[in-house]
Amino acid sequence: MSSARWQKLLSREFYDRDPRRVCRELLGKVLVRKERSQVLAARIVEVEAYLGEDDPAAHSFAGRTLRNAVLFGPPGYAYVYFIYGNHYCLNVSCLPDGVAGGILFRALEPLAGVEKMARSRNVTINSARDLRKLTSGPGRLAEAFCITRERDNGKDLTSPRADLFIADDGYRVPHVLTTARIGITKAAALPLRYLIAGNEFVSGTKIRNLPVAS
DNA sequence: GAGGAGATCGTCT
DNA sequence: GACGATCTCCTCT
Repeated sequence: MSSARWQKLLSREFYDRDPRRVCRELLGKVLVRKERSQVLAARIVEVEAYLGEDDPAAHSFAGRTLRNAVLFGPPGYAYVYFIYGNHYCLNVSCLPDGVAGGILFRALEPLAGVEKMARSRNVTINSARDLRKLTSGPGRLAEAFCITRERDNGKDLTSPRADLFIADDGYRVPHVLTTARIGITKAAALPLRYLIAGNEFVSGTKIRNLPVAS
């Protein structure tokens, strides 16, 4: 598959807004990793909004530290953190420089470079279920895209020179669903998780994917 | 298929 | 020293 269709990058202004708004519009866009001759691409099907210093569940809630500095910086930059001793998670910063806010990537639908993703994840693809395991979950998608803090934290996702970026291929999302965020204990009831309704690559169980009142 | 527990280590207090 | 925006394996139903 040609990578020409993923050349239209999202601008810095796209991210310079409320994370809830950016979340809705980020669904359906394409995360792209370019390596020498290889292109990895996957559609964004599930994200979560973290609102900054007013959101108890956000890393930025306790204020700026060395670790979360990217969240307080300009919009459109990758914030990558390591968690549970095993996993990296990818976020993108939102809102203007000096105001904290970000979006966690929770699940993707693979479009190109599936074999490479499977090698990175150390899995073999024998069924649709195996394919789903590639990128459905924050830790899984980071591993599939070889995303690490050392390599990608602080990277400008709006730069044409970046090897990691987000593109718009014109895909229109049929229906967006909103649910509570996953894996957190503080402010857990807020409907800040956004997903493409009915998409097979969304993470979590059926119960988790039921909409909540907003 | 659902639920529970362990692994494992960076970050913050 | 405690905790965590997770994943996988194992057991039970």
